[in-house]
Amino acid sequence: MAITLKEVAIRAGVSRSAVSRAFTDGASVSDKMRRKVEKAARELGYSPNALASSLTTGRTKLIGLVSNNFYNPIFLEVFDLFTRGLQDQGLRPLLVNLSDETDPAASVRLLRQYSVDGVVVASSTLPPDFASAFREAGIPVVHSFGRYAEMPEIHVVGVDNVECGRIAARTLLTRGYRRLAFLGGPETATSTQDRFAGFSEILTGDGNVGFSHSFAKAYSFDAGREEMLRQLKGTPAEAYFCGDDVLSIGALSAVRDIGLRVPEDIGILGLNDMEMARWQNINLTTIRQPIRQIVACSIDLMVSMLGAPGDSPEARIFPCSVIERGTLRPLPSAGAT
Amino acid sequence: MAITLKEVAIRAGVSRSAVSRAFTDGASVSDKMRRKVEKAARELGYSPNALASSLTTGRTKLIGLVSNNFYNPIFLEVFDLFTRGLQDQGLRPLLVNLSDETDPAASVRLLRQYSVDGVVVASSTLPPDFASAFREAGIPVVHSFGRYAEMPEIHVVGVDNVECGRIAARTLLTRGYRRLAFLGGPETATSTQDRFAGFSEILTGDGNVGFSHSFAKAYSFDAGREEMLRQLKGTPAEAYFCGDDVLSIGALSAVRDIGLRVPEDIGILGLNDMEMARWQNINLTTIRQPIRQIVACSIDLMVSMLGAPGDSPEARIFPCSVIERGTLRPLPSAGAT
DNA sequence: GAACGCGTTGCAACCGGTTGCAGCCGGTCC
DNA sequence: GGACCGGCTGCAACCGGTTGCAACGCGTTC
Repeated sequence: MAITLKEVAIRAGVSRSAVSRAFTDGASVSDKMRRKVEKAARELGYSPNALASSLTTGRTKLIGLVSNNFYNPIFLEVFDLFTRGLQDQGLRPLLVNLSDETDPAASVRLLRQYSVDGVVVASSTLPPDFASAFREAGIPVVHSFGRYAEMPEIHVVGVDNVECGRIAARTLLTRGYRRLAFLGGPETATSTQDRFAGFSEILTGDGNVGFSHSFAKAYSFDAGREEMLRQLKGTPAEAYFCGDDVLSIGALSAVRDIGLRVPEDIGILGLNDMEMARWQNINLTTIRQPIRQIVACSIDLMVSMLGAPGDSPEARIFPCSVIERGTLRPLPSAGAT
Repeated sequence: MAITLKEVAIRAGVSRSAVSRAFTDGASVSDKMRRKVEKAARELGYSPNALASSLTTGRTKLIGLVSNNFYNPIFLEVFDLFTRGLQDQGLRPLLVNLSDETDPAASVRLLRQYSVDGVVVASSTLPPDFASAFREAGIPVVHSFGRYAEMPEIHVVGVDNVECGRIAARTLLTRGYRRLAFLGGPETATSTQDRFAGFSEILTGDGNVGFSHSFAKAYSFDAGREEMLRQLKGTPAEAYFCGDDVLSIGALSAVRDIGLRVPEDIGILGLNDMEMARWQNINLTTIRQPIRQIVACSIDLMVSMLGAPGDSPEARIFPCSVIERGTLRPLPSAGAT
């Protein structure tokens, strides 16, 4: 069906090597030869078979893009940024959806069969050893949105979730809230654990504040709403730090449904700053993760690993910032006590 | 780095063909041989190179998944469904983001270089000839969310957008709205054109109703909001059929901002029934596209094309239904005139 | 005991490219 | 005129598998 190098060679009246070289830049070919080959190739509609060439060169330009976050709207942006960023580098994302697969070995096997040049694990909920499995298999790997560590085993790009927890706690305190709560995502996710650790670090030992915590079943609207409804049946806290925006929005809807006002009766602080957070009907105060930078940096690291493998793994951590909207009381004015 | 078939053959003390056959089911191999090979393979950690085998077999199990809708939240679900569905069939999605690329030829070339077995174009805004370009290149193709046609050139799966427009018009009429408007997405998208065609088909010639139309710049919150604000400066209609939920939500926020009530002052009808539509803070009445079925059917068609290429293209169209929520007046009770 | 048939195995060519090496060619220098 | 040089080009081997074909071993049949 498709035209091969051999047919181009015949048409141009040259050897197969000549054609091959005409299509690799930097190769030793005269201009005349290159023009001759290109003409024949154009006439036949030839384009080289990337997979065949990968056999000898050892590079496929295929990058495994592995994720299990297909329910979090923020990941639509993540996928957009990754696919475009990789394409700009001449790399092709082979998407792997891990939603119903938890065995790293299976993914490693799959991606090795396709000889991917590298793997990006884009997930805040997969355990760190998932990504490590690729490194052990000798595949360059970057874990985006992964857990921060001083001396990571693999490249990690993301935010320091412990610090996010601290920021959340401080933010709520400076607004004058005193009975606080952490409403996290699934307890098994490292991101949840870390955010909670930072949150409690700040609040523990402060006699003036009390805090509680609970975990929603998933990072979803329904899970957030359900957990908040449960809270409201008891004695709710004055303010909640939710593990994610979509949880926050679920919580928000529960609070309003029951006739309480946000932020007057209950404050809510999200995390991620996904697009919907700024929709006026939602208007969520939240902690922003710099997604663009995280993705761009992940791609940079991947590209540099492809060029020079074996550099020691590092953690690139980006700062988060509070985006002020309508679900927390304003800061008390400067003059007040 | 990776173990090859040859090494396994040496270790097992058999020929390379024997190893190859041990890994293809249906091949003529004795049980004894198969066990011997499998043992050696296990000890070495061998897994066959899918790309190398594709050279001779002509199948890569790679499917190009082409889209340009990386801003519409509904596509997160679409990607989830596609990636899982394809994986379940043993196929691997190679994701192509077309957001800043409009030349079909470039995509065709790219996907041919990677010898994909087939291509799924998942987009409601790409022109039909985009998908046709793949067929012309001899690549099996399915256009999901594409334009309905009696005799399509390629497989099309989706909804009949003209009929959606009719449903929208009838829905608004039965609620008693008389001055109607169509607030579409980009005018160049076939989905926009078709929905508008159906909408006006019903309303044209009815002396009791008037209708106007306008187009937002994109399928986005901001675009919907902006266009609705423009409308509100003039004399707004009583009810708007918006080209998409995310547009509707933008429009909704504009209406509320200006102090008008929905649905009392202005009614809004969306299209898609994306997840956020049912969030209580939004609660959008909308026309639902059966996404799951569309994706499942697309995959079915693809799989059957891979098995038996050359069957004539068909359009598989699924019905849409109105999801009743809070942004349209209720149906007048049966007894009323 | 020879002929036959069948299931299994290995040989070797091939898939579509890449690349080390040797040879060719034209030009330059002595 | 001969030696030398450097840029191009082609040959042939190779990347990691697959597969048509022929050969082999072994049990069955006459």
